[in-house]
Amino acid sequence: MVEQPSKRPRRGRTPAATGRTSRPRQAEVARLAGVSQATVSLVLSDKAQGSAISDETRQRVLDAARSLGYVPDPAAQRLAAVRNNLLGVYSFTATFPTDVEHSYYPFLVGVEREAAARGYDLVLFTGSSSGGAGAAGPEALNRVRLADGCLFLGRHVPSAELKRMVADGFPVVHLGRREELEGLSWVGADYVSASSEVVRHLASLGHRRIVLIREDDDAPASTDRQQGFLAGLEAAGLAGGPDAVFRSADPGRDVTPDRLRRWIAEGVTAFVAEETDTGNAWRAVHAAAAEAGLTCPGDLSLALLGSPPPDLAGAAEPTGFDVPRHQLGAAAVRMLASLVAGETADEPLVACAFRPGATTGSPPER
Amino acid sequence: MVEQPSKRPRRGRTPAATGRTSRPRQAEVARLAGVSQATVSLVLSDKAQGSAISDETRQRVLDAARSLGYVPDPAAQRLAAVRNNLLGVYSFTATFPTDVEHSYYPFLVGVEREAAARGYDLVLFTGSSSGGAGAAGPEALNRVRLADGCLFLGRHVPSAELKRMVADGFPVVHLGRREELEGLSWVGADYVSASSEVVRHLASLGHRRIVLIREDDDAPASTDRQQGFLAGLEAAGLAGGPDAVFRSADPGRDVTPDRLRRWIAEGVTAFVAEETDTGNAWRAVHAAAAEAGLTCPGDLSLALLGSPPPDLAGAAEPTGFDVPRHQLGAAAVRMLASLVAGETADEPLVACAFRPGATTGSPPER
DNA sequence: TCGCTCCACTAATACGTATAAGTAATGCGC
DNA sequence: GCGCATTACTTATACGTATTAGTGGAGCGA
Repeated sequence: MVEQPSKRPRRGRTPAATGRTSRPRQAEVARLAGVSQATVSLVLSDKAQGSAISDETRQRVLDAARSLGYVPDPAAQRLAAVRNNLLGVYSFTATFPTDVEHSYYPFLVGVEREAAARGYDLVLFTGSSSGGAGAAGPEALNRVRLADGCLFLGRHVPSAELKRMVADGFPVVHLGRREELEGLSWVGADYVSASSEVVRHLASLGHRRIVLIREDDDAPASTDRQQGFLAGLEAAGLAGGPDAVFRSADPGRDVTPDRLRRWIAEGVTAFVAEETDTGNAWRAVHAAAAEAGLTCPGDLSLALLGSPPPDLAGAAEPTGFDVPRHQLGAAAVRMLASLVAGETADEPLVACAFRPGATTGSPPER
Repeated sequence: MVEQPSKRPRRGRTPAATGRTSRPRQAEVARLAGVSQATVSLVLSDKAQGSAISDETRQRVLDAARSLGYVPDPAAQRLAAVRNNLLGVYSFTATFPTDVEHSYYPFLVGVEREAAARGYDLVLFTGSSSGGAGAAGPEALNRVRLADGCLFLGRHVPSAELKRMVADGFPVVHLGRREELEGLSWVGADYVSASSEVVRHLASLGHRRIVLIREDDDAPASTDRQQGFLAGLEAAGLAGGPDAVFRSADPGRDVTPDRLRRWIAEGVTAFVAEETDTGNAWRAVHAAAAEAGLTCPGDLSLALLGSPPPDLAGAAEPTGFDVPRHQLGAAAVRMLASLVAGETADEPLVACAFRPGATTGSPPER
């Protein structure tokens, strides 16, 4: 057989590109093994599906591939197969998570672990890059199509773009409840049940009047907690109503020791704070109680719908629940993998674990 | 013209894939605009290069593209053109930088800013994923080929793989000096000059005996500083030799107040600590001086070859230099962009800025 | 020995884009 | 009115892999 003319100095435009040896492709492996490129693909993709490849040939191909150091081109794989075993993770914070490190990182741990377990590699995209040529517009988001599917983190994910990807059939999973977007898959923590359970716990300790302290934010995570809180009150036969929820844009300013004493005078014996990025609600009740000279499990009970902010991590463990961030990340990957495989998504809610903690007890005798 | 049979329900293997509308490609845009696919590509890639496309046609194509919401497929772009305006960033720490957050993040800020300015988007790869199917081997690194080129961060970058990519002509830049690998491009801080300058400063203040405290690590960043330190001594006509460098695996244990007093008794008036991930060298001298009851600019001078660790950021500003991390990140991107464009790399060293600080002064009178 | 099924492959084609090469149509000098 | 650019495109092909649809035997029953 005559040596093929190897007609491919086409890329030889730029000086550097000229010399590109370029690594071997399947065609080279095939030549070395004396088979066709298709056979190489079949052997390497290891589709046991009616393989119909003799062991001897298979071995020859594998040896050839190894000796040439063949590695597949992920771009070509994606193009040809719509699959390259890469999962994208899109975070809308600039570059790497830093401020939000404490809230995002645990998710990513779960994401990575589960992805690895399922044989996927991760590719991370970031949402900034606004200013460049390829940036800003729809194109910025578009690069996630390099992967088989993509996970989205963060609150500021543009609906329009997501909708578009969903419509295109590109597998997408949002980490966090996101129901307003028809057809979008998501996984989230079951804040409703968990919050409700915290209230049940308080009620079982004998508390009759409980107040929820929350920030002025309408994120699903906040409204879910409030809903669960109110449901818990109702289930325990306690009074709900507007008085049961204290909403403030700046709890640190509004939840004063005075305000606390007033509540207590009104018969409130337990306070429940939501967890947010800032941890302000919890910090505020915590500080107000200390400042008012009230001891925690004795004079009043406190519960936290989530985990304390880092600066309060050293204090007594709050009664409440733990958001299973690792599991959430893992669940998101599982769901994404299902979508990529063409299966339908399953249960999106992950349960939070109740944390007894040390900040609740029976209400004081009056 | 008869409607093309649209022969592409090939992907319809998996249930989900069956319904993939898939977004429009250039072919669709072309049909709508009444031109060929090639024309669409020419218009959209906007190669002013002898474009030879009438304004009217151009506009028709652009309108068609917009109305269909066309966005290019990055995988296809890379495959066809070896360019997709994506730059990869490979970090060898698991998922997102966390421990190393303080040392890596500033680099990334510069990287991202410069990339955006040059019209590149970033794709981030992480080095873990060990355990999955597509992981571990050469293939894990291989996915960076989705991008036009890749930046590598971290000390544990496998040489073999890097060598391979360099040999293949894949544009690669290592962030940090890396000379042992022939042909590998890198950018790094000029620790040698900067360290030398710190010594010159001390010498000009009158110090005659200066000791460098360093950790037991042979990273280029460490050896560079030592080299600059020694060069600085020599330039100032001061004694170098083994006594001038104190090397310890655990400075916190070995640099005691006693040891410090001994040095001073021997005539040493200034100490220079290297900066490392841990900041241990600086923390050790700092603590030892305080414990020995020595006041800093008065009884002895201290200098730091870099920035203090976060926990000491509040103390008096150390004399020394600032590693221009943003600029390093930006320089790395510039170099990578050059390589991608087929140009040759330019100056890899970035100067560090001398920081006068408040921890050095004239040596005490004896 | 014909027809049939397996077996072990190969040929052909598709994925979506970029680009070199080619081709009408027009303009222009002479 | 001919050659020759130039303009404005189109055609054809390549990128590297996956996959479907063959294809040429071998084996086997009748």
